[in-house]
Amino acid sequence: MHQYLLLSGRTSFGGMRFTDLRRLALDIEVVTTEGFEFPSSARPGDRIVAIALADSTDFRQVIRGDHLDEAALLEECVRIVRELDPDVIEGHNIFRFDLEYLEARARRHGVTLGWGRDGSALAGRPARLQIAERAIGYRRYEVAGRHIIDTWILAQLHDVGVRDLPGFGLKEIARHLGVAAPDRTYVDATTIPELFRDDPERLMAYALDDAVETLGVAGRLAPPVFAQAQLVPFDYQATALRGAAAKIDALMLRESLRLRHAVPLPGPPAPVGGGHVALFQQGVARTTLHVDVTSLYPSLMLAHGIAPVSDEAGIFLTLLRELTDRRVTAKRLARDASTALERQHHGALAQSFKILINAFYGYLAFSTGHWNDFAAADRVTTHGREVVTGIIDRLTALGCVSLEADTDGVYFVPPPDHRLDNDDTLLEQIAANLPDGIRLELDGRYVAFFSYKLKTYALLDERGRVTLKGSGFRSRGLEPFQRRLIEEIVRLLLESRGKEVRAVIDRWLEDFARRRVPARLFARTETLGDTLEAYREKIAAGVRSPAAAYELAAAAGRAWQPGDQISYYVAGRGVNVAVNEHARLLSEWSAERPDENVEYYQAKVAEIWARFRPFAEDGGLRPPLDDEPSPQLDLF
DNA sequence: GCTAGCTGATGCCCG
DNA sequence: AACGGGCATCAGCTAGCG
Repeated sequence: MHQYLLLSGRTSFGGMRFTDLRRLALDIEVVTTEGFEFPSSARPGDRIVAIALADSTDFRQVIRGDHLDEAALLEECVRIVRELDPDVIEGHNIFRFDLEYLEARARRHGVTLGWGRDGSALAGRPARLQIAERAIGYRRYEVAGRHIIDTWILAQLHDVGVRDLPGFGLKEIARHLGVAAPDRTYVDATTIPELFRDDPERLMAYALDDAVETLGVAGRLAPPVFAQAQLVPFDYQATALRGAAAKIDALMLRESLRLRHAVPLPGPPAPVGGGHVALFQQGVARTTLHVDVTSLYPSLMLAHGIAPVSDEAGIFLTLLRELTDRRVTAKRLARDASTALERQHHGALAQSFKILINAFYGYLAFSTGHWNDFAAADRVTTHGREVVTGIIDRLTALGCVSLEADTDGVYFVPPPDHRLDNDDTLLEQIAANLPDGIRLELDGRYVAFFSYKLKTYALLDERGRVTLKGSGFRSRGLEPFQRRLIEEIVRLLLESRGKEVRAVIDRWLEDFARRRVPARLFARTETLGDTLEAYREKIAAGVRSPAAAYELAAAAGRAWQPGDQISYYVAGRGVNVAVNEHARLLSEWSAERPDENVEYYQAKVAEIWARFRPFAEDGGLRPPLDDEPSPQLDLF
């Protein structure tokens, strides 16, 4: 039996940092919950305890200090942790809020947060986490004998893979993953002080629902991490916080030491070529197939024996082969499992094997990896480009029309006489002269395909579902109304209804003119990647220009750290406003006095019309033009 | 003096 | 602290115009 401690609190202050803790207060409620359906790595029968923090900027006015002895509550918190003796402490955004908050309050009251199994104190230190292009600053907390897991960070890790989370707030994620607490209690953050005074039961119900949702989110996102902790020489918490290449390095290191081999120093970086990308046709294609090579880079490393030059013991390929075999086994065990618990366990294992396998190529070009080898990485991608260009040549020879290729796969239109039941034959013909160890898959069949630009396209499947790909279509850097408008247009194009696009454009222009578009649809949300100091230095050095998100964060006078998000919109008049001078926080927009810049947003609608107009007026395919004529913004 | 068009930096996404 | 490749946006600069 394991013990879980959940910290749950009001953390939705838009990434606000608490520079003035004196304005906050703390309330702790201990709730025991039992009988959840297999939450996170917990097993039925484990005991789960939630400590809910409630805070509000003017909380102290409500409680007048008399009713709340914060020092005693913090001591109580220590007592609870010791008594329950949890293995894992889970919470949403606890690294960036709850624990920082508790630490600060404990310091103020002279209380030691002796949460360790040996009685030692909770220890925090500044840390940075790089997840793909995201830099996240946080305070990393560790406590002896226990693992601290933050579902906010798990959500960031998850999103890099699928990029489908609506946001990173607990409630958004819980709803998205289908684990929202049923009939949950919602509370308007601004009414918390009154609620605490008038209806504390309701406030506690709200906090409990937060804890339940944290459990649900962890239940969906934590299992692959928990499974991975059993494979790599990192503990559970470190497994959640360290990158894939660091895990490969640790596996290599462990095996090398076991064999009593010396450990090499990392080699210097060198240029590595990328995957082959090509755009052959733009516009809308009907029946479209997608072939891709199964695990291209790992297969090439195994097929050609590509491994780090410094790996004299041959550990790299042995590990890769072993993980590949074990992934196959785990997938089979998951498929044949007799209980949901077993299926989830083997499924999570298979998933974590896959993540590790895919990281082997990246490891070769990992600058601090002891066995890195940039030349070997370059050989992998060189072979990869050869394989894909070979596939493209075969498609042409077979009378197919290639649309777009990217790294390990090609979208193409089959020959006119091709029929569905010939898919397998066609696949065999395409794969005819692939090297040994390289397997081709037909992994998609679509009713229509809209080829827009490289790495930017849309699919329509036989069930009428539209999938958008590419930053130009789905970037969070676009305003939500742009994404929505693009989605509407692309669907029309895929359904051969290009003539209706203009009406959609006109409707949005009209909606903006009449201020009928809700602020959340025209506000842009950006992630701050630099610290305030780094931003200021770059401006001073003239290497970057002012940007609205940073200017707003700085003007709000609040400290931020990389990874915080800002939502803003553009006010003022006219199309050519300087955005950073007319940006306002989304929270400042008021329905009574709407001040969004109608012309500015209408111009964005017009730009989208200019981008899609050629495709709306001509429904066919055409080769991409070398120099695109500049889109004319003239609407009428 | 004004602006279209270019350049570089940034944020985000594809595989 | 995996990689390279690519698209959209913004600010700042500049060539060419009136």
